[in-house]
Amino acid sequence: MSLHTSTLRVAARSRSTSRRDTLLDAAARLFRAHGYHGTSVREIASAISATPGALYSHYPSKADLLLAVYREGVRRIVEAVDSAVGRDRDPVSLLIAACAAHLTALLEGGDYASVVVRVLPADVEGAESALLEVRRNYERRFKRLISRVAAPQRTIFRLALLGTLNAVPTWYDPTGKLRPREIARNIVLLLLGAGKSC
Amino acid sequence: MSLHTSTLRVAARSRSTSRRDTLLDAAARLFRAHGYHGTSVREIASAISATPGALYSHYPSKADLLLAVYREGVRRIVEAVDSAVGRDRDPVSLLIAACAAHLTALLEGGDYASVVVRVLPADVEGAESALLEVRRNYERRFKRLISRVAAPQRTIFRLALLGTLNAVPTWYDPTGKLRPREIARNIVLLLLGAGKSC
DNA sequence: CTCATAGGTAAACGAACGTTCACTTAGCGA
DNA sequence: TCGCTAAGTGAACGTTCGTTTACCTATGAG
Repeated sequence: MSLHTSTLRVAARSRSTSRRDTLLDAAARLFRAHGYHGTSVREIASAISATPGALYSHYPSKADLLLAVYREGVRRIVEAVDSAVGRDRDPVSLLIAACAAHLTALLEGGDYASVVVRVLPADVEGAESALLEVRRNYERRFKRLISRVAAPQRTIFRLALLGTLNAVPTWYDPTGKLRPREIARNIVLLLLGAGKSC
Repeated sequence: MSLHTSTLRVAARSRSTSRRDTLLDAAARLFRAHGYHGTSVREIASAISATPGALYSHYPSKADLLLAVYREGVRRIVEAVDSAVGRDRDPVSLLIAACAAHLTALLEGGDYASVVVRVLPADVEGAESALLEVRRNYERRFKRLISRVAAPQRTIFRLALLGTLNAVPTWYDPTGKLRPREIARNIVLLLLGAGKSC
């Protein structure tokens, strides 16, 4: 997340959260709530009691700010998925664990992860290709996991899986009975054709 | 589509497409390509070689214009689904036919249908609830169709089905081997747990 | 003590936004 | 022919947009 000030001073700044992180937090929250075009730099600035110009001390443009949020969102999802995926279980359990982690990150992982599914790359004029590349890097993980299970038509399986998982935030009810892990499990089993067993 | 000029003159205007329809077509195309906030009224106006003011002779606001496009999009999807659903087939075939029609409308039905999945109701400030209501009316059809098939966990099944279908436009390749009808069929069978049979 | 610098303010930039206004034009019914 | 009306123009409204600019201020290193 840091490593943005390009050159030296790697280990500097440790006490408390930096101002840049506060800015990034506010941007994530607003981008999630109102989308990219629906959020102005003045809103973001005033959310941290700063002026619009202060934003440009940290990021060269609004698009770059969103890109930073997006990268951090993907990084957190990857982190959650990687830590949920052990080494020695059977492929189906691995896939379920990965999907559960992915979904949990989307539903309860805060604003950063949500921005990744809320903001369409095509909406960000200057950074579309950068955003797409970040997203593709992540999807490769699922390609690997799926290649080890006996799924019919792996390509459509993977796309349907991610499409379904990413659509969950649009109908998820936090007060309902189903927890994210159960939803993920049900979706994987449904897609795998083992739906009768649940 | 017409029936907008509130009172009389129902059967007037028949020759050629009206100017309002041209406007609606252009709006649908641009809203689909760039989203709601990404499209300005000046773009829409200049797309039909008119001035921004001309737009307000037909619709009281930009949000109302989008609402009209959205309604027409849902109407076309409904039309496609209804005409594909016969009366006397078995429930699974009916559901597959409906999904195939839905997906075909999204992928090849032009701009109106695409706007329905491209534009989030929350993005349109004045018309959010109206858009949600239009969408809900449509989803009730699928509720009925699904209630007649032996699907496990019908609610999650329906949401997963629509979520997966609506996500297809993000990865569909028109030059690929899979046609919309086959994709829809595969998705339904996968979700129904009959994946092995294809 | 100096002083360079990161971080920030205050104000403004030009452009674009959705919308409104006064006015003109075309066409049709009486 | 007259007058009404829908449709559209051209220009401007006030606001907000993302961004830039000139200036300030605290702080830590030499």
